[in-house]
Amino acid sequence: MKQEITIIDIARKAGVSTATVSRVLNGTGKVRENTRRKVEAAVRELDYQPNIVAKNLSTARSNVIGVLVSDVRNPFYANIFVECEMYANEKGFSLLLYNFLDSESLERRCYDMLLAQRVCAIVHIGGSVDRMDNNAEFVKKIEEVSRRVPVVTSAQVNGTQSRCVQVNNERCMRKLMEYLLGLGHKRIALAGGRENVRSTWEKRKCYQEMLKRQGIEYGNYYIAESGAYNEQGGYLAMREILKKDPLPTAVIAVSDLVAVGVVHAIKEKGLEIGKDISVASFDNTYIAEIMEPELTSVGNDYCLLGRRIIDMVLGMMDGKECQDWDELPVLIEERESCK
Amino acid sequence: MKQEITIIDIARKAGVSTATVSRVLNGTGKVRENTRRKVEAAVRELDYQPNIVAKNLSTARSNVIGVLVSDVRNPFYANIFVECEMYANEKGFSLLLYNFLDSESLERRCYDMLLAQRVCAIVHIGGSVDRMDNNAEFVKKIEEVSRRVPVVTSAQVNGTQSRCVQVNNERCMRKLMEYLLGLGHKRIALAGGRENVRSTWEKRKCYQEMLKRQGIEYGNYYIAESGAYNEQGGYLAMREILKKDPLPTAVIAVSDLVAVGVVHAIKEKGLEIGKDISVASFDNTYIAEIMEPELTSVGNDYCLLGRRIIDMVLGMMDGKECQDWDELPVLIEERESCK
DNA sequence: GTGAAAGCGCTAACAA
DNA sequence: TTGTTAGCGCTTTCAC
Repeated sequence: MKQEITIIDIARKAGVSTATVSRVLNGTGKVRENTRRKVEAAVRELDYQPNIVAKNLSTARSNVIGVLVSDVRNPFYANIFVECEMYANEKGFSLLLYNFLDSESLERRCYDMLLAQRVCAIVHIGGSVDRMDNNAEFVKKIEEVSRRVPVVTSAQVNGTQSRCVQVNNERCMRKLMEYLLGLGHKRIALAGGRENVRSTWEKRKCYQEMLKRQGIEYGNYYIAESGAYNEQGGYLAMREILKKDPLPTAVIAVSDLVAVGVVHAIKEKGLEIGKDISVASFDNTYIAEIMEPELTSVGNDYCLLGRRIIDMVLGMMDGKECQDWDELPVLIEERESCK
Repeated sequence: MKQEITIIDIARKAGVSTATVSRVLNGTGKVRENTRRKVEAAVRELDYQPNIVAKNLSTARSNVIGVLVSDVRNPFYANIFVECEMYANEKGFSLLLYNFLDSESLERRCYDMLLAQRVCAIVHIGGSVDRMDNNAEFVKKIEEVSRRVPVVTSAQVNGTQSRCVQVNNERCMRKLMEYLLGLGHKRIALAGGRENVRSTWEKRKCYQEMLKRQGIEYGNYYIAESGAYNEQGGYLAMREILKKDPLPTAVIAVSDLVAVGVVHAIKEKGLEIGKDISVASFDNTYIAEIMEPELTSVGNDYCLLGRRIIDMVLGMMDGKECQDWDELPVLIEERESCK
């Protein structure tokens, strides 16, 4: 390609030293107004683009944050990513995204790629961090990595330097249950997820506590797991629930995607959503809006979540003592699927 | 944080020079088997991670490809991104993702960020490149950028060094029309999109040609634009179409997301999808699968598309003369929404 | 086959 | 206020 314009060209053109150019460019140190103008003129004339790579090497910093999610095709992760990105860009950082697609080995390799890339921090959402039984190898990896660079996750990984910004599943579930109980529902089912996934486990725990407090006692009768967190999983889980007698009057799906399958199963049986059975779910992504009927869903303020994550990253980079965070507001969007 | 381990530490430990370590690490030049082993041992013992940033600076290359899309929350873009990512990672490259969210100014700023980041190439899907009336300023930007670094887009941008890997909208539309005509439909509507968007324009053109060739002559009677490429846009467009008399027996939506709104409008009117009116759409994302009824949709082999894009990028980086590409296979998934 | 040393573009002491 | 210079970690001639 073409010869790159460097700080040296600017210095020459402006008749100053490279140090001065650097000062002007970064606004560090004192520079006489006149000199500054000369430099700025040269920058404009030569259409100079600073080389961030060289800058990063020189300062032993980086302005690239690595982001690890299981799959951006899932709107939940896409929401988080986009919000993080907008805020990070605003702060002068860029995001290097990796999808590990449910592969634990890929997940670990991603860490190596990010380290080699010398990212200034790592954000890791979902996957292994959300597993109850954090496997030892994974924790060891995070432990090592988090000593070298700030790591922010979506759930606590004990015994490491990482910090988390957590979606409060318990409060989400409470909100959902209060809503459904308030509507008069007595038999509420819980569909989807796996118990070894922390978020699912938390939802389930809260669900059971809420029922107990209401004096409702059918234990796990209306709980159905699903292997996968997708439509198929929701469909199969709901089929199990539809075998129960009496049928529940409402069902909570652990995510919007799972709810899609739940809805299919219900309609297939000839029952009407919102009339025979109410359906509510987690995440409040656009999936909930495009379903028919539209789904009541409880989710996060993704914009705020993104900001919290990036603020945490920035704080840790500055060496601040950061506390785990799980005080995000919970939003419930009441739609037609619940009566 | 902690002191980084560098190539110097390895050299010292192995009792060789840094040059030799570099040779071993990169497999360049000849190194005696014995020396190689010593170096490799040192690398392992010190758990050395090469600093790609330094390497890139030194070689004046980069292994980061910048990717610009309008919004990864749209499953169409997410599909492309993930496939590009997997293939690029395989080839030793990472992707820096930016969403410009329909903002032309942000789109241009993204280019500057990517250039500053010294990405080795830029992939730009949608947005301005897909506009018929490429505004001059934008073309100038691409023209400048494409002289410095390979740029691969989703549509031709004339007068620049950029190359494109194009989804062949015409063939997609033809496939869809052949399918619907084969089913016996005579009045086929086209919903959504804007005419100044190239992909939409191409779809429309092919649609009209196909009708003409069939001797069907109702001009643009059954075409309805939608401002936005989302559910709302589809809904409004379909409302227009539902005012026509006689009603069409089938309607093609310009994307799955638009189809969601189309379906809503039809159901709202009390008509049945696949019986009163058939619905088909473009993209074949998972949205088409989760709709009820499931949508017939024509789309790409995203895996192949991703590979083509990255292969093109790699080719251009090697200085090869690359030709624009639009020979991707077109896949139609026939589902319940068409009868 | 291996090492010494120059350099990639930038920053940051330290001097002047 | 400005310039000189020594790195940052790595690659790559050019000698040996």
